[in-house]
Amino acid sequence: MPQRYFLTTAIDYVNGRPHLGHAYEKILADVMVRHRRSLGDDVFFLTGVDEHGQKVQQSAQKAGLTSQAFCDQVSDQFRALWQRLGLSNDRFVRTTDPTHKTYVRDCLQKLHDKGEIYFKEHEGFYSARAEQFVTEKDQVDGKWPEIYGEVVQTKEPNYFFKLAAYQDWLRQYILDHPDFIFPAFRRNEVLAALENPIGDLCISRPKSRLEWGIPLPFAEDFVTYVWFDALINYVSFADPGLPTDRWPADVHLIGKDILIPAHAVYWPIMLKALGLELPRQLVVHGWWMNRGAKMSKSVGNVIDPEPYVETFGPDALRYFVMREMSLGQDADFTDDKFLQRYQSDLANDWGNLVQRSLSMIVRYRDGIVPTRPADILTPLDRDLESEATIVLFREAMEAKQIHIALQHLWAYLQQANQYVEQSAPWKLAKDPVLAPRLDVVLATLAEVVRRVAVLTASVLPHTSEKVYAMLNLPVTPESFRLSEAAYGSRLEGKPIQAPTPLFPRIEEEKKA
RNA sequence: GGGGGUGUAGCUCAACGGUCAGAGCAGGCGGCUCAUAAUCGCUUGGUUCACGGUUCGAAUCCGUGCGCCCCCA
Repeated sequence: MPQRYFLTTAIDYVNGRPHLGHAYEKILADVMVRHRRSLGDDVFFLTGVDEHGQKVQQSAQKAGLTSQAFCDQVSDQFRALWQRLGLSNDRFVRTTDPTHKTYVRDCLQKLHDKGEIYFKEHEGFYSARAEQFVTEKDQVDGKWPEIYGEVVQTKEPNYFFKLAAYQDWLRQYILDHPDFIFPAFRRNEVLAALENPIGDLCISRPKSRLEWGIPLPFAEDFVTYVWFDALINYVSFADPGLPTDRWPADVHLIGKDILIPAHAVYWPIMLKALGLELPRQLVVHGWWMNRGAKMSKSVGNVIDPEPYVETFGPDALRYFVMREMSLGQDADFTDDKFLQRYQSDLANDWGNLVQRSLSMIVRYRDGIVPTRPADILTPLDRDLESEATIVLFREAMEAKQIHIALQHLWAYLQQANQYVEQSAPWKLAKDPVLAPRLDVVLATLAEVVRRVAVLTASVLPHTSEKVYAMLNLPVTPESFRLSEAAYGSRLEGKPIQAPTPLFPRIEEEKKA
């Protein structure tokens, strides 16, 4: 009975080009869902873009485009990069999609009918940059912090969602569900935030000020607050009442910047008020630093993933961000570290193992994988059949310790490279009497290469497909099931292709 | 200002209060020639931020100070 697994990512605001932080989150999501697929689970992977709101409207005006045309353009940039990175998302949601817009309006009407929404004259300060109302409490030294940009005093009536009424319920829910927010220190931050009273949420903007949004069904001269609209993307096609029912999500993958209040306060309360189940877990990741400094548009140190993908290939970027970041923590991105991982881990340890193993099969056995009689195996050969790596890998993946999972795989790679040295096939090849021993070593290596291709497929999908092509094995949805990583004999007696380097050395001048 | 975290080799990080504080990478030496100048073996490198305390025994527990990070204000 396959287990259902529904994972969503944050939907990116289409106000600028995708950067490393966007890419990391989507790669992480892809690795998590590919792993679950490899366990045979019934997976659904949702990602997409957030397209409404004032900033998009302004950017579109600046670019001389209609809001929709601007969204189309930027959304395509995101989608193109995701495709290049090999994301296996089952759906790409756009908040300008008619289905989504209709569903949001239905939700609003439902909440309005239930009395969860009220109308009130509101006088206060509004930040266009943050797209929210702010109060004097948000000031620092009597001034508005930079993050709010220009703040103007406004007086206008708006619609409010009764958030505060659910505060006690929410706190209790989080206390009762220790795994709801991962990692645990983020959960503590949410609980701390709930110590103070939360206000109701202003969910409308008058059309006179902002047109680019979803009109309220019960007040067409207002559009919906962008966060309220955006959060609903997770369920707008997956509602239990729809044929495409997938709700609830098992994982909402988000960055630390949008945990409080959006995902840990607004969203659970919205769901509760709508009578929907809460997602099983919020998984909160950290940020990538550029040489130790926070990436920011104004500083101009935002890392563009494109050149790395261009020079080193999508799998190199996927590997780096998975290997170098401990999920939940921040991590540092530098060219040196990237080069290091590419050269040492990918090219030398893994790429070269494939290259040397398959080359020897071609050279010494005309490209036919020899047979490997069980009765003449040594402990050295047997050690490489071990399931221990699979178990350790799987445990680490389950604990969301992807960097640890990769360390286990690389320990196995090291063992394989040691095996080559200890067996010295090039010496065996010189003496015809030793031919049976050479057969065993080459057959073992072929199978080890295949096993590693299966185990690394979640992180390095393109590479695993290339390895399978070299081994003349077909790639099907079942090829990289974790169960396929067990030692077997399917390659024996079969021809393989002459290898080409998986991760070619990069010339100095080409370094990104 | 309140709360939380953290400080271990050049870098990234491990180490239930219990052998001599470990690993990967980088550095050094040597071997090998199947392989992408790859790989394999050996190896240099630490006042575990500082001071004090608890203990037979502290990187680990407690206190103080310093540094850095995060959340809140």
